[in-house]
Amino acid sequence: MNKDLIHEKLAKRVKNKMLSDELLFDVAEVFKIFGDSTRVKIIYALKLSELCVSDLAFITNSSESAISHQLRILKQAKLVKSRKEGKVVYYSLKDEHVIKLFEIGREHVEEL
Amino acid sequence: MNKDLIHEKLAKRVKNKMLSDELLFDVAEVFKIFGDSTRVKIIYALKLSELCVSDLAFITNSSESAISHQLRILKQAKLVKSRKEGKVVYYSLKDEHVIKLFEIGREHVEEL
DNA sequence: TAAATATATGAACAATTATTCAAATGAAAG
DNA sequence: CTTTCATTTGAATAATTGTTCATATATTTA
Repeated sequence: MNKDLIHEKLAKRVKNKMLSDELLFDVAEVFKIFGDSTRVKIIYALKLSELCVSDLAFITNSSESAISHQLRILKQAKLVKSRKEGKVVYYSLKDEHVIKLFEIGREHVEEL
Repeated sequence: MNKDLIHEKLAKRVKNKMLSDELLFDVAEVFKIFGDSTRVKIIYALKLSELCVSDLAFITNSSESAISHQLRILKQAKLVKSRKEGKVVYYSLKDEHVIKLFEIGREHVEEL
């Protein structure tokens, strides 16, 4: 426990330059979406092709229910979009940004 | 539940092109680190300056214990490094990659 | 050596979350 | 219209995780 600030001027200066709690919270929220391996698998598969729920279940070795739950999360986060064709729902990535985020994460891992 | 694969050829082709489970798991692990607002705050603060634990506690409005726990996680993930000077431990970002990851996440949030 | 200080650590607790299972939709086909 | 099929949904469960609190460690100072 500290009685006083150790580097008062520096710490206050940095505190003033901080981004808003709200923005930093939102940034964390986006990363949280990518922070699950099932979702990462889905994202990478959709990077390769538009796919339906049962395709994704097969590709990721998960149940269709699990995939459907995760797809809902990805859709709410605006990372994927879907279109319906009869009984089948096709999912794809919303935009290039999703791929960019994935690739930067991948680079980081591969460079260690 | 599906008896058979709906798009057998496509699904098998995509499955063959998938990255290894291990790599995708590791990618998720990195994003998981960024998926907490306290850690994101720490990372952004350290982007501005090298700081000690109590500075970070002040800047992020958290307890020193909480910050210390999070710094351990960040250090294990090789996202931050530290140096000791007397009683004080100074933390800083490990490399530019950490900043890049943060910035891409920030861009994504700000573009919505 | 004892007191003070900065940080670290471990256990406990609460909260969040991913999966499973069972059941419900919604659409096509028989 | 009944059955089949693809997907969705909700509740339950198990596992993970961030914070707190108390205590420990390490370093400096009195």
